[in-house]
Amino acid sequence: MRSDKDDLKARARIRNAALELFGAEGVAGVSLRAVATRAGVSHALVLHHFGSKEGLRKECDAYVVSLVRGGPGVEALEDTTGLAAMLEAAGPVRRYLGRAFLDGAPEAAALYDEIVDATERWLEQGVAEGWARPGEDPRARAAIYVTWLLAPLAFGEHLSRVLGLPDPHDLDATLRYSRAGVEILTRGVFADDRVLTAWEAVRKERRAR
Amino acid sequence: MRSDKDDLKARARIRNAALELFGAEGVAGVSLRAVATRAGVSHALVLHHFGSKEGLRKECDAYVVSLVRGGPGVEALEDTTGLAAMLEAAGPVRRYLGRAFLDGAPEAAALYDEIVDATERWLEQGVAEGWARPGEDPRARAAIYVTWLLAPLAFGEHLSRVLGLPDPHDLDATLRYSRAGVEILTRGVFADDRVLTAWEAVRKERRAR
DNA sequence: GCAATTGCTGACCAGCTGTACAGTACACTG
DNA sequence: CAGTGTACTGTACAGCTGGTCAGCAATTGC
Repeated sequence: MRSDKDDLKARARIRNAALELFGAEGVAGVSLRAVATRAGVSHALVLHHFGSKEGLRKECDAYVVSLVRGGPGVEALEDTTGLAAMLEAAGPVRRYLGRAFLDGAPEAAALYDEIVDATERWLEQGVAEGWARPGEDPRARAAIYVTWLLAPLAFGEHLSRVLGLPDPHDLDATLRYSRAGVEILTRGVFADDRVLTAWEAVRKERRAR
Repeated sequence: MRSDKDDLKARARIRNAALELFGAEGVAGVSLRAVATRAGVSHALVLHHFGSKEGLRKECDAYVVSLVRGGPGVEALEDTTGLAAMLEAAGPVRRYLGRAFLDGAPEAAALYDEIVDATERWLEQGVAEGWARPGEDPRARAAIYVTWLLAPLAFGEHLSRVLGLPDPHDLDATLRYSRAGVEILTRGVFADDRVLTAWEAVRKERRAR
């Protein structure tokens, strides 16, 4: 080894560099050489450790997913705090996660399913205990709930720009918009049923056809 | 020209092919040759019409943005129906839009800002007219509202998979989860203020530090 | 000691990339 | 008719891509 500990093992450095670059530019837009340069190693070493670019991508997927899963423990997915912790995850990981969902990485898909399942159970329990309102379609509601909580992963940049906040991955930014989100989830936005009624009308019209 | 109208002018065919492929694989992951092949032309023609790959991308951006803007007219952005129409836009365009937001295309950013502005005014009006509840932070609420409505663009694939629906871009899929969304926006999810209170506690704790 | 393993590199390769360009076919205009 | 412009093609090219490989240096195991 070079120095006493060399900051981080090269393998981890490569993985982190890949995480940042893949998150920022997309997997296809980043060359192995770019990853290697950022990690301060030769591009051959990347192949040596991960076998192929696809191998590197899979490792990144697995790592990010394990971060989310392993962070506060499995049962943490059962409450809001766990999901909130996930949203507070470090910047590059957020970007990467958002992209992984969009690119349809199988690991990400499995994670999404898992979160929806947990959320559905959690909301069901909430209905039983009285702190959550009953919904017409619990499965769809859980899916929407999860999608909405995940949305800042994909749109965080725009969210913070619109709010005039400097750093999209800043905790303050997250706090400000999550407040608005929690407010909606608690009180709703619409004061009466007119939009719901309008939606029913659309459904009815569509069924008639 | 070849036949009477040749289906579509080559230029439009190329743009459509690019839209599909870019949306599916990302701009960096698609070669000009792939676009040309799908459009049934030589790759040199792509350059002839668009000058460069970047030129093609910009044309795609502009086209999609104009679709969204021009569809139901400017004032349509003022109501939910307009946004709903946007979500019903054709499949490839949806994928492309989602990716454009994630990639931070300037055209997409401007569109996002525009929608948030319109939504903020619209909600303000709603509060005045009594059909929308007042919110603590109207700007943040408008931003979150827009982000949530846009979220299915990025997560539509997962949404429909989780709901067991075959086609992510199917109108039926959209209808099912939008119903759940409207329900949340009308009645909320949480029956009491405990999550809101928990959020306040987090803010207080953070301010203390 | 010495052999095996591991981390790591530079040189090399075939293939694909975006782009340039000369040239063809065809429609106009004069 | 020549002349001009436009849609379109095939070929060519420099540069970068992911991946291979032989080999160096340090560590490990015996």
